[in-house]
Amino acid sequence: MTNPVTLEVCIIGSDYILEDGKPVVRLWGKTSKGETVLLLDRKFRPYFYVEPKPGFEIIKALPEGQGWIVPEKVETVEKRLYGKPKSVIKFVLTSPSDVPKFKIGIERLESVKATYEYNIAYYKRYLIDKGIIPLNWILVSGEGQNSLEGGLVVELESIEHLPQTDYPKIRMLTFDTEVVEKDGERWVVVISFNSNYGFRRTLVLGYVEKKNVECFDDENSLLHRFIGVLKTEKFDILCGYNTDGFDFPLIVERANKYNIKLDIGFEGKEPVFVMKGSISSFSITGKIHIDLYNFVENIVSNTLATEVLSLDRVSRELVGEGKKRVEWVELKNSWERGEKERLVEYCEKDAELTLKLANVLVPQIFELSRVSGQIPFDTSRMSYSQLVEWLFIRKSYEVGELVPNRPGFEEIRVRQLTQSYQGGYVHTPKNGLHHDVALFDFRSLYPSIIIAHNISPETLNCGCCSTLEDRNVISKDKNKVPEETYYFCINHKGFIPEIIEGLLRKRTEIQQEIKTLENGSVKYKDLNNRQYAIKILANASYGYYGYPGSRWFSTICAKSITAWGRYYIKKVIDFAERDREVIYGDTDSLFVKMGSGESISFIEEVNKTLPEGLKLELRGIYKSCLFVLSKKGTAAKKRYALIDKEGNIIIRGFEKVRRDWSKIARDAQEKVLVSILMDADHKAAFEEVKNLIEKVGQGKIDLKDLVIYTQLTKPLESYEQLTPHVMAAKKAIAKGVKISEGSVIGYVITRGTGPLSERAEILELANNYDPDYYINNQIIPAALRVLSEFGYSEKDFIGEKQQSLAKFINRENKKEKKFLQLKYKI
DNA sequence: CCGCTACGGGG
DNA sequence: GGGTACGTAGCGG
Repeated sequence: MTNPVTLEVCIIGSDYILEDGKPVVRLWGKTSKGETVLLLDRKFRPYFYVEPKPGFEIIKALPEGQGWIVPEKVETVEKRLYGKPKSVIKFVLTSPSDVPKFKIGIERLESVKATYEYNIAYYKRYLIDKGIIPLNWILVSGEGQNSLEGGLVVELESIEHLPQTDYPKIRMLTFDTEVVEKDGERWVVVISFNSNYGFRRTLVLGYVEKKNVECFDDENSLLHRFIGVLKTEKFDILCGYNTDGFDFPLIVERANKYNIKLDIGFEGKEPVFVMKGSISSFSITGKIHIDLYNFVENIVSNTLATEVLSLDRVSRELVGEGKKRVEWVELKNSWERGEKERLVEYCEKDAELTLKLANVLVPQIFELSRVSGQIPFDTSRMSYSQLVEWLFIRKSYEVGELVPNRPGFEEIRVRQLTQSYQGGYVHTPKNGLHHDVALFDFRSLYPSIIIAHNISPETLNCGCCSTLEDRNVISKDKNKVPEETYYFCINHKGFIPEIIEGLLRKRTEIQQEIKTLENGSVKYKDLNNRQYAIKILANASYGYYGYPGSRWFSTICAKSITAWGRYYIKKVIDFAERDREVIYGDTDSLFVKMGSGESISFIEEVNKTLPEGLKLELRGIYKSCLFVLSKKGTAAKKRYALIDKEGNIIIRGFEKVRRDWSKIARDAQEKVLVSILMDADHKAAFEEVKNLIEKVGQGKIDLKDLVIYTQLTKPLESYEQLTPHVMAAKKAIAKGVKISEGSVIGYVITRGTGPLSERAEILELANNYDPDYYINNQIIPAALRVLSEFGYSEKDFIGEKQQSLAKFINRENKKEKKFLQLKYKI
């Protein structure tokens, strides 16, 4: 039974299926009441363009009888490429998979010069051509009917775009998985769910009495229940942290072991891993699976103070709350002792934190979906360059431009090898510690330059301005790139400046509206996310010119932008240096020694000297800041730490703290930074490290603070290099410990005279540690990353005697290597 | 100094 | 629609 229906729908997802060889576009949407709707469109067909060689007639179809494809329609259309008119032939085909086949076939014809837009995914093509923007509202009419799964299914007849910008009610489910290694296998032992609609549940392998906890005797039934929850819960979005990379691959592996069907998609469809760039993404039909880690890594990390992108650190920064500080070894031990509550609690906390993080990040993903025009599943996994690319592709369709092709592998290589141009200007930092420093930066420097100087591939050295040159040299000079001979058109606005200008204009409008709203209200947050999404895309478009994989690649555009950028920042630095000390400057920002009182008038004076659209802004006033020069000396690396008047510390550019450093070394480095910034005294920091070294020397350190974690990435036998973690694993196995492929080995370097690998023991088998190794190879290098700035070196930490001893041992180690090679290889 | 191997997130 | 991630560092040889 079908009925004519008309309803308002917000689109949140899209895909297609084949029915009798013909594609059916599916749009997954929500109504304003929060109901789920599935819209079907059977009328849309895939297509691509062919440009014939001049004077050649293109055949209308490929020869039959060779298994080739007959198009549904062939027509000549007038498009433009980089602004220049171009006649192309549009081939409309039946199935999306016909496009690549037909393209390869027709490219073999002598009459074909080029092909275009052959690799735009069918469902994306549909959204672009219909002007449908995810998370925006449309008024749809068609024939509706209720599906077996409860939602309304509508055969689309017409679409109208609606202006409202609010969100529908989205039911968000988050989960987290805990795994324990036993008998060389990884077992799923706890799974916890949380949601924004009241559902909370934790599944445990074993018995735990607690609210919302369900207990299972075996992993098989736990996994069955996990699938049951995903099938019965009516959620729209499923969120996790590193679920593409960890939870789902693991759950699939375990489900396969028990032959459990993961029929959690629409109509029982099993999920698949699809490649999105370099990300293998877990895709569930009819649902949006978002892995927040992908989004954090690709997009959010840029603006975070933390260098470590763990759920703990990221949520500390974004939601003001982190995990309970606990060592994994302890959790594992209590689990094995049968005290299951601790791991359950830990897992529940993770699912809860993931939800809190999702509440902050999913609206940002939604807004980026609106700007890029891509569905949230894809948007959440895109890099900056991909977001920009889709924005440009959408705009191309709107203005009748052909989308330039992706470069091939060879072309990318050539671009990588040949492209080299000067980047932003770096004003060499005055290293060391400084007090009372103001940080200024340009508001959207590169986007503003693109607009102000009309930088676009088709406006470069345009014909219209070169004829103008003869009559009006000054006009041309006005838009000549500093220190270059290029210039950009001043008569016609370029394709890309046009897009960026639209973005910045929209952003300014939103910011005006935000000013009228109450700080922290729902509307305020939404608009703030919107202006932020716009800013992200505007800022990323410069990089897209210089990205070797870009469809709109232009080294000249990229280097013209940086040339103007250097010109303006130098101008500001010169201005500041007339009567002040500039401590550091990089691309679009500068640190100047001054108090908060002076900063306002400084900005006013500077901005008077800048052209329209370019503005310097005050970012903050800092009590102290620490600059560290890189070892390489001349190249001033962007490594610094700041502390503001409230005592908040921002650390930038120091190496990511990795698990292949022991906890004691990681802690030492952080302590040094904090100590210097807080007390403004490097001596205190130095003494602290010295005390720590003494403690290590006395053997007073708990072994678990000394563990270094390294993963086995292949079968043990196939390692040619006998690295410490490989050796530790081999020895452990020889003693009967089960270690599976892919597991992370936590080892300690124990006392002795042989090489490291000889003395590495897994934590469980280690009963002492080598103080010299931890002092010389862990704590000192970590601390010196900072302290070398203040003139400290290795000598300051250890006496001459110990140094020579260390050197002696090192020599001895080298002698023993050959012996060891023989011993273990054969 | 080069080449191999690993890091990231998750547990 | 699909390709190779990527940029950096420690340590062995």
